[in-house]
Amino acid sequence: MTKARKALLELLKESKEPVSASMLSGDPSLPFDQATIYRNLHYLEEQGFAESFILHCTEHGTERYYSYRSRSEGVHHHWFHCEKCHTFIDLGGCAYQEQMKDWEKQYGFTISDHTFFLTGICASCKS
Amino acid sequence: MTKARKALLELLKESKEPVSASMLSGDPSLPFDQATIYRNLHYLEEQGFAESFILHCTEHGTERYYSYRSRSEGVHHHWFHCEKCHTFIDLGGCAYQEQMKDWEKQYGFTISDHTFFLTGICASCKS
DNA sequence: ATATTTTTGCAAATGACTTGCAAAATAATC
DNA sequence: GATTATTTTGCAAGTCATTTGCAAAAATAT
Repeated sequence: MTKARKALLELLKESKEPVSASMLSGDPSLPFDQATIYRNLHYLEEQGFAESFILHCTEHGTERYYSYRSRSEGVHHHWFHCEKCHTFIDLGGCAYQEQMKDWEKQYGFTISDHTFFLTGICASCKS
Repeated sequence: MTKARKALLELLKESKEPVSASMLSGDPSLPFDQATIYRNLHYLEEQGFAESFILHCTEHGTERYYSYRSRSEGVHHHWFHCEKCHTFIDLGGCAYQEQMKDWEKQYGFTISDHTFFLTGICASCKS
């Protein structure tokens, strides 16, 4: 583990919400080149320490968001994203494992990954 | 409706799978500039004639995929994407409407959109 | 038919992400 | 612990999907 990787992983662990490379790149605790950030996000995901999804929001454009993945807890989380305040709300662990097994049987394919998230306006932005 | 829009909508209607701007741009029945393709895909989606999602696949990179949306049938479809042959398999209409209403109640947010798709290897690519 | 508004093509710009390469940091070996 | 071999980093330039300004062309309104 290099300094950059440790720092990145630490930050992902602490973060309550998925974060994008541009957010990480601007963080003072990560004084690394953007190439290093990108390369190590790939590395961490590849090693199973992180997971990601691509989300487009009007204000911030299209970016990949990363979050920490505990290697013991097998199930990842799904998120709601507020298009107004750009906050992510944790919807809890994925509850579609059964459904996906069913689909695999029904269609004969093998699922390697799935993407699911919601977008809209959060409670506080509505008022 | 301009020629470009008619042609685009026609192609989306006929297509059995979601298509990306680059695929459309290469189609001989759409002799239009890429800017026109992009602008009209936005237009069609805005008007409710099409819907889209962003998907990343190793071979083709990150692209937005569009499909026709019948304005009467309220429910959109979800897809499985084969990373080997780049085929999309229709999983049928979205069955998460209930679940989302529940989440809206539980968290107080208002969902304006949701993204769901699977990736993996299809049956024929496995053999 | 003519004036007004919208759309198109072209070319250049944007922005997230990637890559080549030499220097710096880690890890492996003696 | 010093030395060599391997991996990672910073920098700068490159990719690639998508967007945008602008003048000409097409569609719509009068």
